[in-house]
Amino acid sequence: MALDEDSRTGGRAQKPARAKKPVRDAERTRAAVLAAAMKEFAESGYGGARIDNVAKRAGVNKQLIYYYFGSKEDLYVAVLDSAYTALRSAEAELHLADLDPVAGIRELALFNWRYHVKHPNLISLVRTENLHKAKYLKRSRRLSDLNSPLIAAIADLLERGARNGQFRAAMDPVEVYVTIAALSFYYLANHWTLEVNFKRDLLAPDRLEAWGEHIVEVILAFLRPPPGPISA
Amino acid sequence: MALDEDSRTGGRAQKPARAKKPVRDAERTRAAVLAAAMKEFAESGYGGARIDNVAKRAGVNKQLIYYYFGSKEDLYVAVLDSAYTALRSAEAELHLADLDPVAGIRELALFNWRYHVKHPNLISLVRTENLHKAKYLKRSRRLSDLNSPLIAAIADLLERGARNGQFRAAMDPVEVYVTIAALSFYYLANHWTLEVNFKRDLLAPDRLEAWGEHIVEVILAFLRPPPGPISA
Amino acid sequence: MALDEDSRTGGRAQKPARAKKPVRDAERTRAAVLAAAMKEFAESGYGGARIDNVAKRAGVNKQLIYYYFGSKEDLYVAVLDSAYTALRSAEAELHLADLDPVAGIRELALFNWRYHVKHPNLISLVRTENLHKAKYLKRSRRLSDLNSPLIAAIADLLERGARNGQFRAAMDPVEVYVTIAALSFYYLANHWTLEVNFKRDLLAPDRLEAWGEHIVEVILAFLRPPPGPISA
Amino acid sequence: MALDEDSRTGGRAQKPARAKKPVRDAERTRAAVLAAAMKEFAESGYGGARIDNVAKRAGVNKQLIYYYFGSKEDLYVAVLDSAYTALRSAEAELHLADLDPVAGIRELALFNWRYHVKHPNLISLVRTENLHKAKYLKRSRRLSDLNSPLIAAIADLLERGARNGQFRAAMDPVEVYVTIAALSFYYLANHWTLEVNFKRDLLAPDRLEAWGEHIVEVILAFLRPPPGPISA
DNA sequence: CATGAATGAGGATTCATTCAT
DNA sequence: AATGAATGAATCCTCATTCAT
Repeated sequence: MALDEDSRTGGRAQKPARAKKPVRDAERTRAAVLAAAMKEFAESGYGGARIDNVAKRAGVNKQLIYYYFGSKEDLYVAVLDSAYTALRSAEAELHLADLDPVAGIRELALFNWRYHVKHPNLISLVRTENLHKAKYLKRSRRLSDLNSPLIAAIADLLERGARNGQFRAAMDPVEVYVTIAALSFYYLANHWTLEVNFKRDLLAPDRLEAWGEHIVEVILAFLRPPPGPISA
Repeated sequence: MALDEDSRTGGRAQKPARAKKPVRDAERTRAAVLAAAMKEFAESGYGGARIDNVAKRAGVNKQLIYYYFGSKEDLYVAVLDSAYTALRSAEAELHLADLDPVAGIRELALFNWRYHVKHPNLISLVRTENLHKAKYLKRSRRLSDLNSPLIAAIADLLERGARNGQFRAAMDPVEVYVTIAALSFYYLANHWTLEVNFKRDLLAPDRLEAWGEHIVEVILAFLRPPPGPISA
Repeated sequence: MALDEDSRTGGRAQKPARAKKPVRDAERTRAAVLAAAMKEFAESGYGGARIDNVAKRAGVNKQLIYYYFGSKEDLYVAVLDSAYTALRSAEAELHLADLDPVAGIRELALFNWRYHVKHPNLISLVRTENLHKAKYLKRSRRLSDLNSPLIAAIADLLERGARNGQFRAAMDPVEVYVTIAALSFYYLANHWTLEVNFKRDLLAPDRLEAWGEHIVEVILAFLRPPPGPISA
Repeated sequence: MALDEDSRTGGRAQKPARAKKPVRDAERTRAAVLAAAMKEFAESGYGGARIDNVAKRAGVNKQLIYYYFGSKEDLYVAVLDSAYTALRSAEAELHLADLDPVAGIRELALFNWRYHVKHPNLISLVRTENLHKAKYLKRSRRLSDLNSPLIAAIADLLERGARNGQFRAAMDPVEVYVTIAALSFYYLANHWTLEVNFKRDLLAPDRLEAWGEHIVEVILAFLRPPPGPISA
């Protein structure tokens, strides 16, 4: 399900004719189209994406896309679905329940950060979805409960942390998750304008590493029980 | 080939609102177009924005837009410019230098949050700019130093805070600013998908209020000198 | 934003003439577009030509023109190319080498004249090209040597004529060709203004015939060795 | 009436403000517009000419052009009129009646050639007019008889030449004129494509000089009474 | 006399989508 | 399964021309 990876069907062209020989493998073709579409939508947004480009990227005929996906919109929804499913699957692998609360939060934050770093296309899709008020996402899924397990796992961490005195009491798991995600997402999603404004190469490897640690620090500082009153 | 006689003068409508009669006031018309364009670009992104819609929104003839701004791109850049200039101007009014460090950070964070809440269009523009890798922003400005004063002010707060023991030492002002902005921006920019995923009305007035306080809490917790070693 | 359902298949019309039904024969369609474009460009010049008109004339959808030719400019270049190629091909059929010098020049002049008479579109294209300083022609071809064979053939005629005393010595073949072409081209290209100025129907069949003979007479008189000194 | 000359009203701008100060001289402004229009129409053809460009070239407000000339078409007709009038006026100065027939023809041919060399805009206008089937020229004038004097003068030359044995008998003066004009016009009007095709700089000063002599030679060779039968 | 503001009617080009094989 | 041919509906932008001062 690694849609972010390029998978140019790369024909070897036995015949001197049409360099890119038809694959005649439904599953592979479908996957190629989906991967190509993810890139195109991520790079250009929904409106800016071109079916023609998707076809070129996937090395298939434009009409095939309609054959497999029906319409641009359906294709986009399929891409969105696939991206979110991939994220949730990866999150499910975290096994936060086995970890000490502080270690769990650190694991969660670093995972979230690294996943964003590795999947810039997801960031773009989320950006695009929000421009469109999530209308395609709504249409896409009853992903109702896709998030629940993660939130439940965080809630468990927070509760355990509160019990053993590592964390403040009664923290909202969604608030915690959003805080972590905000720090990951914003940095990567808006690094272009940030770089223009602050003249700093935000994507330098050590900067990326450092920001991951920064996120951990921030969220743990926030969760840590206050020594006394916060007073300004 | 010869365009003979056409002279729709249109209605009169003196009301300041949806006037249909030509204004013959360059400055006001220009401003109306700019405002309309900001809305359109914010709602639809660059590619999705329609010059026709801008014209309708501004209550002017479509060609006037070309008369004043030259092209869709130039119009967009003008909008971008205006939005950033407004933000920087507002920031310049903050007078952080007069405040106690903790109060200053709180002021800064709340201002940033409230400004984002009040100017959703800016959020959309930033989103759009980053989809386009900030190419228009680059073209737009020598905003070289537009940011410097703010960063300098934050640096001053951090230094004073470090000196009087309220803050940790040697914090990076840009990092602090980005942290605050991330928490503001992400919550508002992505509330659509967050709401689908977490089934919560993030824009309810009390939730907005609460998130502002949350930002303040997070950033102050982060800046507060650690009682002992941070890592668990 | 979503274009749903539209599928005008149009009529059927088997007649070879104004068929409205899609041809589904790339080569034929391309040729039809090219022919229609030649007419349109010839009648209206480059700027005055309308892609819409070309589509109507060719009986195809406007966008097919872009599908096949890419842009108005490319279409124009294709037309230009095709017209010049046709001319040079026809000239290549002349076999001047087999003719007596005087007969050869006569053949050449009459051919040039008749070709211009039969291909008024070529005249218009040349006119248009020169309005544009031949910029499209330059882009069009390495026609480097397309002209050489003709000039060589004329040089051969002139040389043989000089040797056998029919012609003056050392005449420039390009000068001879230009002289002939000038007499053909000008008469036909500018007959509209000439007719207004001189009130004469220059295109009457016998007038056309007569002017062809006139061209032959003029060029032969010019080539004939002078009885004595030329000067008056 | 030297419309070919540039006459930028060239303000000297006493005020720091609008560099180009209004002229407030109806006649001069009108002439400036006419001159500018001639250049614009000559360079771009009728359809390609832009009223905006004419305004810029003339250094006047666009609306003034409408004030003075009414419409693009009327402006074009005025330009055409002016160009033809200038030509006919110059021709009227020739006084061919005072010259020996051979000298007269030489004078006529050289004059025609040099006038074309000096007034490339006229060439362009004639080209444009013929693209439009002389429709504007027709509308322009009862120039019915503007040509008559010249044709009469040529007829006189031919007759005198025939009588004194310098020329063949019964030559058609219009045919003679068209022959001369063809050799002048074609060379200059189509030098762009000729240069691409024949790789020769046709506008080099000595080439221009030589072609003038060539025209004289050709027309005199044609008019000279044949020593015996023409045919070889 | 002179000008800036404003407009309607195109015109080239793009794009998602369907047809026919 | 796969593809080239074909199309209607926009969309940006240009241009001659008019309005109001």
